[in-house]
Amino acid sequence: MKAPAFRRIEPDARRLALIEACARVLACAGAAGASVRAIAVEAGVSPGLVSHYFTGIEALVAATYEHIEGAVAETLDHAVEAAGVEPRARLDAFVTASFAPAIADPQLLATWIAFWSLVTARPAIAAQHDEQYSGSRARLEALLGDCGMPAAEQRRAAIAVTALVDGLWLELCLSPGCFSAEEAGDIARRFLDTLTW
Amino acid sequence: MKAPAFRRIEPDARRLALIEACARVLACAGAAGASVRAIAVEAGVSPGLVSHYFTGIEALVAATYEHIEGAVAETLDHAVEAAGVEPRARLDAFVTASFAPAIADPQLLATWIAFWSLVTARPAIAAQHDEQYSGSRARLEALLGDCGMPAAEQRRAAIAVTALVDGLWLELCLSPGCFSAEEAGDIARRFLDTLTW
DNA sequence: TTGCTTGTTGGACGATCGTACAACAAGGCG
DNA sequence: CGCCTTGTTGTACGATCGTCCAACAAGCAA
Repeated sequence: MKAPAFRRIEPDARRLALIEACARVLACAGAAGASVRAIAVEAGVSPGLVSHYFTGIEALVAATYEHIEGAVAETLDHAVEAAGVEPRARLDAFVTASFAPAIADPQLLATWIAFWSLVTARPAIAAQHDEQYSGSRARLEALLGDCGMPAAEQRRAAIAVTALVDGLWLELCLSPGCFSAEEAGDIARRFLDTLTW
Repeated sequence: MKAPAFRRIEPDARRLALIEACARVLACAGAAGASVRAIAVEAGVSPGLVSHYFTGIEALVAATYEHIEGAVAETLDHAVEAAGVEPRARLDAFVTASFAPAIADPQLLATWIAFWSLVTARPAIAAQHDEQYSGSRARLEALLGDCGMPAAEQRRAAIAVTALVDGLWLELCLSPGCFSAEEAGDIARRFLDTLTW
């Protein structure tokens, strides 16, 4: 009588486990250390399984980015919902939550960097980025529209707010000591004040 | 009578040649393709030379980032000088030049990504980033001060403008089809209008 | 011209990479 | 219980990685 050498689990669950393991490796070891073997060890499976579920490591990184991006979007949505029904409060909650510790996290940045490094060379990855960036802006446009911003101005405003928030988020991750998350939130919310509509 | 197998050149010149070769490889092959051998081929030297001039490939990437960042800063400075003496015109020139084709270039982004991927794991690289980011903000603070902005507000405003410009620059490189350089410039200059002082 | 300094070469080395594949066994089904 | 499907293993493979170092030769000095 011995313990089973491995457990068979549902393909979708295994896929998710590999994605989460990839995210952890990216967070701890960075893009350079995210090898098939390291991810397999982190997931507690053999290296061959990665090839079995993904075309290659690039596909796994892309899937990981998609998953993490979705989780971030969900976290932001929850923050917006928790802010109540007042449109401007919901918008403020969106930018404030963007700098919360769980999101403005240097370890999270590693996943973005690994993904960005593939955008230029891989058309399929570039298309995925376009789509996710577009979806992110669409959610922001909806929040702006709820605040009464005319539809004609929403696109440009969403681009601006996204850029400001992303820029602050990036520097907050890269140089955490330069300014605080509260300061980043203040800057972003103050920018929202200037978007008169 | 035969041609020399190689030429000896001044150490500083060779160092620069390796840095420029590294930049070209990063631009064309991305962070993943920037190997010692690829860079040596691009520079027309043997692989051993890279180790002779740099501690390792990370040090070469860091030196390349420093060099390119300096060149970008110089380009922006020239644009500011060319704008004349009127402070606000100089500030406008700064942000406008930030989205010029030579700077908002996906190939240039590859150098930034390669460098960013080292920031979290390497304290020395993180320190270098802090320093260069700080210098970049200082130049912007000077431009803002020339426009009459009180010193007490300059720091936060420089952080905001830098974040907005960097965020627009990043998305312009990653998704060139989403919005144009002109639009990015418009957004950034409009933001400068809102910084009342 | 000759000798010396040293920038440069180029291959060896071990480690690690991504991929592929034949063998194995877990677990449901008959 | 025993078979069968297939998720999973583990290794072998060739390529490529970064690093190292002894030998070479370019070019200045004498």
